[in-house]
Amino acid sequence: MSIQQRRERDRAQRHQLIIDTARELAEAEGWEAVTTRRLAERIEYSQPVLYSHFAGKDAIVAAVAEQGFAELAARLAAARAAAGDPPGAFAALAGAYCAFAYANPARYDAMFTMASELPFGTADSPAALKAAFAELAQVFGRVADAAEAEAFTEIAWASLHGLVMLTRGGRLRPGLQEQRLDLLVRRLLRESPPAG
Amino acid sequence: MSIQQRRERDRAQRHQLIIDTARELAEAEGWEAVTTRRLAERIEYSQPVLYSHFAGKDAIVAAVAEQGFAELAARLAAARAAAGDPPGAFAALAGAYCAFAYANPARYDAMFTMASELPFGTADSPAALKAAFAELAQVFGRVADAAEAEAFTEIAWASLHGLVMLTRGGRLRPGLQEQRLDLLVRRLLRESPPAG
DNA sequence: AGCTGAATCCTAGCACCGCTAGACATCAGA
DNA sequence: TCTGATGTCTAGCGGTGCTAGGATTCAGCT
Repeated sequence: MSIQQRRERDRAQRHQLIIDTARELAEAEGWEAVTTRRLAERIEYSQPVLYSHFAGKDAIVAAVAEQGFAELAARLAAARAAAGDPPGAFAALAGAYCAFAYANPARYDAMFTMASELPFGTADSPAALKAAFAELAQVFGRVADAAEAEAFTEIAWASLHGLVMLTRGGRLRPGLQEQRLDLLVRRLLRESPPAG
Repeated sequence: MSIQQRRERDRAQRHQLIIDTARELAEAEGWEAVTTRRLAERIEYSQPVLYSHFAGKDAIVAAVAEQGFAELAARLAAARAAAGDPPGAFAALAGAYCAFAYANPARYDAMFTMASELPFGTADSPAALKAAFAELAQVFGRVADAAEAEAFTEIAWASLHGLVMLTRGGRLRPGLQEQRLDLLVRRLLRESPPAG
């Protein structure tokens, strides 16, 4: 019995090791460097071991994405806890969202660009996805009319996502991220520009 | 001399044929179906012919992207010509932008997701890129203060891009694209919700 | 018309990819 | 100590982007 438990524990550890190694390799050298051969070499096992844990490479990317959503949810929750009134919380979450995306580009790509078949908004969505979206909705819905709360959450999220993607793609003028984020937040909140 | 001209003309035609075939194949079966072998088969030449026209597959994708920007610029110009006052033109361009993205997803992916090394905002950017961005800036800059015109153009563009990407990725509730786009436009224009 | 040099094209193959069948080694339990 | 099951690895499949080198075609000259 204890032997069985030890085996399952070791297996779970190796499972997580694969996910962590894939994420680290992607973050260091980009996802194109994450091949099953290099990944197997890094974890010091052969390729078939990967397939005893995951159905394929896509499943490994999906696992990285799912844990990325969990991490994002945690960052958003922390930002919410530290924020004040609804507009301030909205700005804080927007900043935390962008900070996460810029700090973990490979993870963010796994979440949004690569894992396109992760079920979203359905009953069988991973809990981490629901948690991250719930964090956004909880704060974003508070700065919109109730009838528009869901739609506003979606467009605010989409705007942040687009800002992240175009910025990272070198499509926007460099060095002005903060100004753009500030302007976007003010427009979404329908605030007038600050005096002066 | 005339023979030389005919050869150059044939070569230019084949160059364009490669780009069109790649785009059509991607639009029909996705970019993962666009392999150099299938592409060569479609144009009825062998693979090395592709490399006599382009440095590699990435260059073919970049060519599709560049012509996509030219097409987008044309659509935006048409929308601008048909629009009225600045706010109306802003809404019209936003609609035209999304319509283009939804109608040509593979081309849009080539422009924004795959061709990440297309030079943007620099002197050696392809003319089509400058033209498309200029179309956006011309209309978007008119609904913002002069000091904010460039930043506003960027965040509006980014918001549209994010809306397109999340919608296409199945991340947002289906069937409500128009409501979301309308809400986004109103927020960016700092308009109040319509009465009733 | 027939030859020649150059331009063009294709065949075959490289290293790499994701993935897997089947041989091999290891280890818990009788 | 033996045995069966579990776990792992070696080797290989079909596919990818890309390219070297031989074969072919063709324009221009005698």
